[in-house]
Amino acid sequence: MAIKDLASKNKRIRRTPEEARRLILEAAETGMAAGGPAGLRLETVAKAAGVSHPTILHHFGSREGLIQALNLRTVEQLRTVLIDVLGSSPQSSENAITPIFAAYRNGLAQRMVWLMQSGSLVMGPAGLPMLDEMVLALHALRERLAGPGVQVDIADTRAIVHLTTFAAFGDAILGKRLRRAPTPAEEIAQQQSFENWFGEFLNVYMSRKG
Amino acid sequence: MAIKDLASKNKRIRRTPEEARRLILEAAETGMAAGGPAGLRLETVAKAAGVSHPTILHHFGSREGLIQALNLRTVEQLRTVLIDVLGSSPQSSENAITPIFAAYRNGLAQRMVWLMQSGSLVMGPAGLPMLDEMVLALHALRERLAGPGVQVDIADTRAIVHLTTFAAFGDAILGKRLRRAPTPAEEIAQQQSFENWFGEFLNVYMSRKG
DNA sequence: CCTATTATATACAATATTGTCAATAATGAG
DNA sequence: CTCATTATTGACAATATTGTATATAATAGG
Repeated sequence: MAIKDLASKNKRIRRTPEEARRLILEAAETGMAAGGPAGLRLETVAKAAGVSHPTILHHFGSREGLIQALNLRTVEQLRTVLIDVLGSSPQSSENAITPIFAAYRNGLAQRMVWLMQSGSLVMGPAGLPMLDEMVLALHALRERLAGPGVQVDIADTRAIVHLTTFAAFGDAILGKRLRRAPTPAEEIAQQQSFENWFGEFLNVYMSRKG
Repeated sequence: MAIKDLASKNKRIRRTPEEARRLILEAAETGMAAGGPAGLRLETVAKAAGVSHPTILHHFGSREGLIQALNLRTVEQLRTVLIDVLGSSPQSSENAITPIFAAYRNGLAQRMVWLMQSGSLVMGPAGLPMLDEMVLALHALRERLAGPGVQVDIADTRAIVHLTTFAAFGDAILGKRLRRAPTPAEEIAQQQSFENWFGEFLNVYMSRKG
């Protein structure tokens, strides 16, 4: 105990509340990989964040409060990603696909699963309305490309957005198991191959449907 | 306690091991809806199955054993569904879609998520090879439809199967949140609408690609 | 510098959860 | 019927987990 006294001689690090919350949320996000929200343990998260578990309770009130904060974070991330994709380069539908797949693969899909599993405490019955913006933006693009006087069905556009979401989401969750690539390099190659194929797929469809 | 003695006077029901396992697995499957594998509690499952929790441990060895048995069941269900779809009516790719969507929506997608969350203890690194059969079957169909001498790319067929899987899977997990239908009837209508759209989508693509 | 605020940590309480053990009762075989 | 087998269970043990209480130290404002 003498050693401990000398080594960690009461050196508390006092963070700002925002910083502490951020640290804890990030630790929870990565650490929740095994088990989802039901598998989240305060002690585990605390250790990963470098704090004690009562500190988590101090900042989030309860375990449930932490999970709700995580869900809010996920919804925000989804919104940010989508807005980012829309704002970057909506020249064609094809080159918008790669960043979408990348974002979902980068943990977003996994977090969306957790969000669904936690019950709709955050979103309420409202669902995921941020996709609506995407539908409207793509629809405007399609009408522009179709030229004046040509009618484009918005239900069709909505279906395309939904399918793209399902493709990116499903690929992120199931893709690796379906592909069974022998090497990481091969896995990446097959990922890109599927993305490109899907982009072409969309183009084939849209060029025929307008 | 006199009441209890009269009411439940030592009336144990002794099931066959198979029946007991089946009861427990079914209870676990439905009861796991909230939380996934990490949220599975022996006491909860036992109560739903109408047994005491040591009975579960007797039949499955441990909580982990129960989860593995559940995963095995999921893999079997997936295989059964796919074989069923293949064997029923592979006249065109379009009319095979409805039963696939129905199966995934019927809890299979949710169980696949749990399967992924439990780590690949059951499948090993092998992934989900049962989809390969589907690829081969659809490929044979496409070659038949394309007529003699026409080359059909099997990578293309594989991508179609993957996309269909992602569509059915994603729709089962996210569909309701994306649609936000006001009534259950409307929800079903929108489900079918999307399925039909996707079937047409596939046809538009395949009729151009062969 | 002095003080109020509060983020942090240790110790503890209360409960939940998995797993063990021994007793018991249902069933089938002889 | 008798008996061995074993599915079942209540009681218990051991640990895990969330949440509370209290003390303390870091920081900001005077």
